[in-house]
Amino acid sequence: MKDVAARAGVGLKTVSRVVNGEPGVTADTERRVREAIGALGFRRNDSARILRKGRTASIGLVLEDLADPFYAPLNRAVEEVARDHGALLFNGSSAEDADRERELALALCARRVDGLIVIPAGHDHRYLEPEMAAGVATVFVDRPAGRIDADAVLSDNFGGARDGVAHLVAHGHRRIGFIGDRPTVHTATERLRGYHAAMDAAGLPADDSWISLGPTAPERVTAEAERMLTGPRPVTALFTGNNRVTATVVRVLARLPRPVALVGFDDLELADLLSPGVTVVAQDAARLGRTAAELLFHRLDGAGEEPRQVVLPTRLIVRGSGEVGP
Amino acid sequence: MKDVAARAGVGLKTVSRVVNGEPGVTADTERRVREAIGALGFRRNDSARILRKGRTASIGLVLEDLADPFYAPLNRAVEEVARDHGALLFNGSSAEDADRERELALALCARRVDGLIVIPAGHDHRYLEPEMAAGVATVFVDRPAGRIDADAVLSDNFGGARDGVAHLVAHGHRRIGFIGDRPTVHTATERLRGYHAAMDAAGLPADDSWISLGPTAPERVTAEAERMLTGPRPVTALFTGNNRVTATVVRVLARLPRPVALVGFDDLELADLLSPGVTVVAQDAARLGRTAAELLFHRLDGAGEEPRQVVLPTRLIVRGSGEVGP
DNA sequence: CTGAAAGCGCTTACAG
DNA sequence: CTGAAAGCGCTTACAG
Repeated sequence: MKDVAARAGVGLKTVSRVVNGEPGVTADTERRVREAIGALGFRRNDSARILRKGRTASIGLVLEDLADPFYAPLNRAVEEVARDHGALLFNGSSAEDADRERELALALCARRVDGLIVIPAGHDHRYLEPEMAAGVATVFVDRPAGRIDADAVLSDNFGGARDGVAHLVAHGHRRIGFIGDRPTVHTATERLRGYHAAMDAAGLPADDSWISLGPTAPERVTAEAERMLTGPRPVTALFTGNNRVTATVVRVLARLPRPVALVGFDDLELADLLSPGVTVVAQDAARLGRTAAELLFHRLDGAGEEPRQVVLPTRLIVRGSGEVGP
Repeated sequence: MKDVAARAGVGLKTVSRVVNGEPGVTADTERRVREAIGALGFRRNDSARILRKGRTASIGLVLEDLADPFYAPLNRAVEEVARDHGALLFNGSSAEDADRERELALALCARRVDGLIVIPAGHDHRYLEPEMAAGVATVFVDRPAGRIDADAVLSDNFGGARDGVAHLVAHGHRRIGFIGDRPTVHTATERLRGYHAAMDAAGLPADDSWISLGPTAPERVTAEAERMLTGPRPVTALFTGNNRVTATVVRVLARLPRPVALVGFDDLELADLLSPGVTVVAQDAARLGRTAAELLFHRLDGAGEEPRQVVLPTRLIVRGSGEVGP
């Protein structure tokens, strides 16, 4: 910028005016500055600008896995809102590891992102308190923050699971299995709560052997599904706790001679084309992302109200697999 | 930092040493500095650090659509490599719009990202020449750069499509349709070239009415598939140019009384569970991302060789739909 | 082992 | 309409 000013024979401030389109520069001066910018290949350094201005016009998104198709629409929705507000988006995966989540979130704070959207992997977010106190707007999404009071945007995991299981009950099932993610994952336990609520409401017992929470690795899920489907009192229907579990269970059921009822949490691509089509409780991932990002920018605009918890509805999509009788 | 130094009764440089873990500080001094950092809630400002040091330890990824499941594993692979190199990742979608691509890429350059990975939407990347000359390492992925000489990592679109169509020919088909993305998309025309190569190699004519390039909106793809499958000389097999087209055509074929052969470019989740399973030419999206990111950091480490074009192989996955006879 | 001075490349607040 | 000075929060290069 100093070189541009020298070449154009003007002061630094005049170059700054031209670069930022500020008024108060004659056409002739502006032309000389632009010529110098072109000749010297000048490009404004936003790092310096940021240092002086305070706000970085960037936000960070920490999610579980950038490669998980469930989070892709959420990611895009956050980006669109950020773009509407002139902000750039950093993002990264926690890989479901609390230490990695913290490391990433703090690295983003050190870059002085204006705000942070976090899909938590850990259960203790007190490490973010100094950052939040220093003004980093923070919104949690998909799962609530642990041990701090903060904004959160969630799906109605309890209600969605309850409705899905009630749907199976309505189709005559009395022995229904539940296979979900590890019990440390908030959504897994909420959905299990929904399962119990539906069984209780129907006056049905929920045998311990019908419930399995754990890693979503295909080997474990396959073994558990096969176990529940055999033995003296096999289940006649399964409720699966997320998209990865559902995909694996669909594969197990495809190998069986008789159809077994299935309702899954989360929608899947092509689920309508299987026979039978897979009945699911769908979340609106894009809406989760959009809502969280809008709340974040609302805070950035100075809204100092109490932390808010927003719960978005789920939707039961009937396609056939959930309507198979016992 | 000034406040920390004052409170600890030391100089600025000593605070800097403690914060960065540099040697040459007595245990007692370090303790006093740490106490002051804690009491004042000091957090190092990386914007200032970056301004002084030159490198920002961040890279940018411009892709077509963060929500497209095809790009999700690519995104994650880039992130992992960046993380291994201690860099943070910015990303954003061009939404297949050349202006938006340029706007985003230049915004990232203004933030002084060390490098840029671009899935191009436009066909003229001369706008990046000043940035590249100024030292921003740039690698294109999935499609080559337009009108500039630059590193690129691509799938073997030509060879993959040729093999897929040859597979249909080997199963007895003589009238094969091709439905792909718009002719402005590099991968679409390369795959069409592969189609022609396979037809020519088999001595088969390729009727113009069997070929359709255009938007991948379901309405258009459905209409084109139905048109090719009816009339006096209907095709007996279809080759689809990408994941979105394949998903739509699978829906069309599911409604037909007789099975029609299909091979698609790009793999789909659950494709193995449809009946018949969908035979595809699969790309390794994660490997595309990993290779591009590794090439980028190789350049950042000072490799000044000529721009390089890397072509990764595709893989034919046989599942049933491509083995249906005419 | 420790620190004062200069500077990274901008913008702010002011004066003319 | 234009510009000189100060400063954002760090690190670099030196000196002691």
